[in-house]
This record gives sequence, C-alpha cells and structure tokens, in this order.
Amino acid sequence: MKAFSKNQLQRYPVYLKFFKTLIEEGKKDVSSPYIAKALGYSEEQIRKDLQAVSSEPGVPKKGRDLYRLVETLEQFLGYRDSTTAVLIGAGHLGRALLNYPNFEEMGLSIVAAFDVDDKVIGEKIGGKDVFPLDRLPNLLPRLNAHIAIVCVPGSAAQEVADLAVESGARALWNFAPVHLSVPDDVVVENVNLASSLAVLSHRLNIELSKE
Amino acid sequence: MKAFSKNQLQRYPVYLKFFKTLIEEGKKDVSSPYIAKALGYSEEQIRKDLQAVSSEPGVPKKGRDLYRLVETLEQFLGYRDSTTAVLIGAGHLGRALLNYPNFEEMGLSIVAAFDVDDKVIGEKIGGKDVFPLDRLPNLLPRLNAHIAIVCVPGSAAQEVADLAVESGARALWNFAPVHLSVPDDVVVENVNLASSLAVLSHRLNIELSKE
DNA sequence: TAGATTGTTAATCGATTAACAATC
DNA sequence: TAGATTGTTAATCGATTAACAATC
Repeated sequence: MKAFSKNQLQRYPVYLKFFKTLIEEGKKDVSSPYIAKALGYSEEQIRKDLQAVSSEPGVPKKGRDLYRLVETLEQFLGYRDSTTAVLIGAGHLGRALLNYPNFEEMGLSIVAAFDVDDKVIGEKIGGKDVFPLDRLPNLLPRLNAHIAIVCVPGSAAQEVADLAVESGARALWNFAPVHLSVPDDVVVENVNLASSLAVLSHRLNIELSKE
Repeated sequence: MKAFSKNQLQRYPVYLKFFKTLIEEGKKDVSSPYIAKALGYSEEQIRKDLQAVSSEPGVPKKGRDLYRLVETLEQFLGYRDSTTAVLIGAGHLGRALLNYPNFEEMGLSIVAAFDVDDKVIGEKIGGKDVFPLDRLPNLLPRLNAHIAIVCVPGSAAQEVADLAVESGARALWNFAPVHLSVPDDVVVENVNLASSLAVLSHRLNIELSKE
C-alpha cells in the first residue's frame, strides 16, 4: 500500500466536503483552478492529489466529474466500509465525541464507551453504553474494535493507552495532551488542542505585531 | 517576529507538558537524548527546537535546566499573558470546550458563548453566558476578544466566520469540517477531525495489511 | 482552431538528519 | 582526562512549485 504524506491525507476530507457542497449546488464537474481559488491550495498540488487517488484522468478544459470524485474519495478514505472503535473517558470531550453525528458517515462506528467513574458507568451517552474500564480487555476483542479513542486526562492517558494496547487495540486516537509510548505496530494519531492553539497564537501575534 | 514552522510550533506544547511531568518527578535537568527517547523525536531536532527559543545555551554533558525551560516555553507560547476569546456554537463540542479546564493555563480565556438556539441562549455553560449570535458584533469588540472559536455545523460555518470577522475577530479557531475563506490578515487554524481520522485510518490500514 | 486545463518532468524550497568539532 | 552532550555546518530528503508539452 502506497504511503501518503500526512499533509496530503489531511487534504482529502477537505476536498470531499467541498465536492459534496458543489454537488448540492447542482454542479457536475470541477477543475483544479476552481478548487484552488475556493480552498486556497495551489492548482498543481490539487492535480497531484487527485491524480494520486483517481483511476481515470481528468479532462482538459473541463476538469473532473464530481460524482466520480466523491465516490473515489469516499472509497479511498474508507467511508464506505465501517471501522469499529471504542471510546475511553466519558468526560466533557468524550461525551461530545459520543454525540458527534458525523463519524458514522466517515465510516467510524463507536460501539461502546468506558470510564472509571461510577457516576457515569451504566449511563447511555449518544446511544452507547458506558462500561467500567476494567471490562475493556474482555470487551474490546469481542466488539472487534481496532481503534481506541483516548479522552482521559493527560495524567491517566499512558496507563489507558497501555491497557488498550494489551487488550488488542491497533490504533489510538489520542485527545489527551501528552505523548503516548506504544509498540511500533500500533498507530497513534494525536488531536492536541494545545499544539493547535500554539500555531494559532503564534500567527495571531505575528498579525497583531504588524500594526 | 521570526516565523516558526507549523510542525515546530506544534512540538513546543508537547515538550512543555513533558518537562512539567519531569519536574513533578523531581528532575532538575534534561538532555536531548533523554527527550528523544521519551517523545520519539530526533536528538538534533530537539536541540534545534530548544535553541530556537532559549536565550542561554545548554550545558554539555548535562543538558538544560528544567525550570528555565518551562519558563521559556510558557513565555514563548504566551501562557503567561492571557488572550481573550469567544466561542460560537454551544452544541456538544462547544459545551465540551467551554468546560475544558486547561485553556486558562494556556493563557486562553473564553469569556462568552454565542448561539442561535433559544433553548441554550441565557444558559451558563462552564461559567460562561450564552448570548444570541446577533449580539456578537456588539459584544466582541467590547470584550476585547481577538479570537473566535467556531463550533457550529459546517453548513453555518462560513456565515459565522464572516460575522466574526466583520465584528473584529483577528483569528478563528475552526472546529467545523469545512474550509473558511477570510481576509489575508485574519488567521485561521483548523481542528478538523475528519482530516485527523483520515491519517489514522490510512496508517491503520497499512498496519493491518502487513499481517 | 484557440484556449483552458490537463499530466509530466524539472527546479525550488524547507525541514530533517547526519557529521563533527567544541566544551563542560 | 575521558566521555557525554552540546551547537554548527553540510548533506539528504521530501514536499511543493514552476515550466511546458499534450489534449479535449
């Protein structure tokens, strides 16, 4: 399987969303200059990106067929076949993710939640049961879940990550603001708000210092 | 002001968190090989990163002083002087962010929330009042907020972004899964879960295909 | 046909990594 | 002193951009 760069992979969902909007507006085709203007990427980059996943070439003077693009991208991103995940840590953020309606259409199915707090164990959040964390080793394999979504505080994250890996998780989607150490064959993707805010703040300061 | 690359900026909060943990464990100094082993970055990169923000050099055979590093990084990241933000869209995710306890220590102070839903307007979430969205143009300047946190559905995001920019916002922290078009002098930083999931899924598929 | 857009190949750019002398 | 770690300078690598011929 060809490896795509992180930046490139991150652009595909943005394309997909944009193409769906264009279809809703009644458009049939789209060209790279048009996309470039709307999304702020360069034409060349867009062509490279779409070439990398499309089986058919684009048409000079016209561009690409939107329906085919959407189909191609949904296929490529795995939206057409569902992956199963569990979520660990039903705090504010965990709850928000359990209630996030868009995951299903992205092919991500969160089937259960886990927590250590007796007050939330047994609850149903976003339609999913909250189990005690110590049942993870037993349930994760039975649910056939490959992904564990880590939404616990930073202080507990490594411990939870270890438990998830022991239980058979092959990928961790980490929302805790710490680095997780895992075996080489386990995938970790971080959503680090502190990192994102650092980028925002730095750029904002540059803008403000221009005045 | 020197511009740092996005990747580099994103690493600093990870360093900072790690250094704080080390201090809690009673450590006084830290060397780049030690950091490299714990966080999975290369020694050289770590040295470059820390050199770029430190006023004093590291000490051969010893490394750098942890207290000074924490102070330097907090200063650099703006944790020491608070920035004001408003949040737009008090849905599940918006609520989670309003309740997120770590923003204050990062120097981000969310002072108000806005929504269009009469059912949440007037509520207090995480200690912040929820105002009707149409009061944004009036309140944003009075609150002296530079940052607007966009937590509305994708379909409403561009409209909300336009309103925030008109009202005087200089930076948008965008949690909606769409591209926002804004004037050149307005900063946008995206937290796109679809993009993050795309990276995760792709890497997971590579791992699973190795078996 | 003319012109816009395509895909390909080469050039540029920037970030990361490697090599190594300096130093506590 | 010896050895670990530093900072600097050069090499590598990969991604983005530019140039341009091909084509509908």
